[in-house]
Amino acid sequence: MPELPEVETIRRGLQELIVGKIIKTVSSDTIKSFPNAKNDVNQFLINAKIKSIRRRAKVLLIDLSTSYTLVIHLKMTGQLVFVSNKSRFGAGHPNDSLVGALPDKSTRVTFDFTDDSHLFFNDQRKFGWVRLMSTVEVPNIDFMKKVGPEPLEADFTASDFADRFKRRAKTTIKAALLDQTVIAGIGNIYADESLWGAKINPKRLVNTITKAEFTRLYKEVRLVMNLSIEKGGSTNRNYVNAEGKKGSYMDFARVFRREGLACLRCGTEIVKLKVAGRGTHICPNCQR
DNA sequence: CACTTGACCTGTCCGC
DNA sequence: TGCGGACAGGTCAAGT
Repeated sequence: MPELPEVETIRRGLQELIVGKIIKTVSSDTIKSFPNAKNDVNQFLINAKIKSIRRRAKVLLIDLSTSYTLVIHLKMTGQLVFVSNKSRFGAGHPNDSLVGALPDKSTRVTFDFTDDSHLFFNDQRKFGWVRLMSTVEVPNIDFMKKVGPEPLEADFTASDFADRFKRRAKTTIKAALLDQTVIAGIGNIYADESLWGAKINPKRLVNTITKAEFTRLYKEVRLVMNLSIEKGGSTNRNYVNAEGKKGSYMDFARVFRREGLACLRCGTEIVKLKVAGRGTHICPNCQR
């Protein structure tokens, strides 16, 4: 899915685009995408005003005036695209757009606002979901209790970072980076990007990583994800922001999807392998 | 408990 | 211009 920088980019877009709007109707094409979208939740949705948009890890939280919250996970191919009352397209159409007229065949849930604008939850692979729950219950769900700290928070230090990995001592560093209970928000792109930056081989076991290496990795995770937020995220395939526009981090990627190209540090050819069941890109010379 | 693997879906790309 | 197989931003429930 969209990883932390992509979800954060969507959050910022929605903050500008839908806060203050009032929901008129909600519809969904499949029960899988919105499991509790039954008539009995309509009373908490219809006529609700959008209060605020939050993010925790890769999850978006849309708080409503009814003291209920829409909890949304985009997984691999989810999109949340706003369409104004003046257009059938995402607000950013046509520049840098991956979406055509909406709704389309991958639209799973549609939110119509009283001013005749819309928010579309599109999801080609149907892994993502929308759930409605009481706002006060959100911190009590399993995911919220288990998820690790936000890596970009100002008070999150290098030693906090290193400490989190003690729970996964005997797995590979790549698997541990992808584990949301260790650190929140890192996915396949930024795991590869930060391991390259820190010059660590993704197959190394956690208990062989030195303090100095953890410090380098901490800095790289923050550098790479902050840069990506600045660039509007990574459009590897489907990702678009709340206006339907692509992100440009892939133009700045140093190793991800660069197999066959020269390492930007040493010129060695970047290779692609499989680690923790995921496609993984490394410089075999820099990352031993 | 800690760790790994397959399943969930649809679409695209690559080799025959 | 077909057809099978591998693969794709992520988690989970099962296995060991």
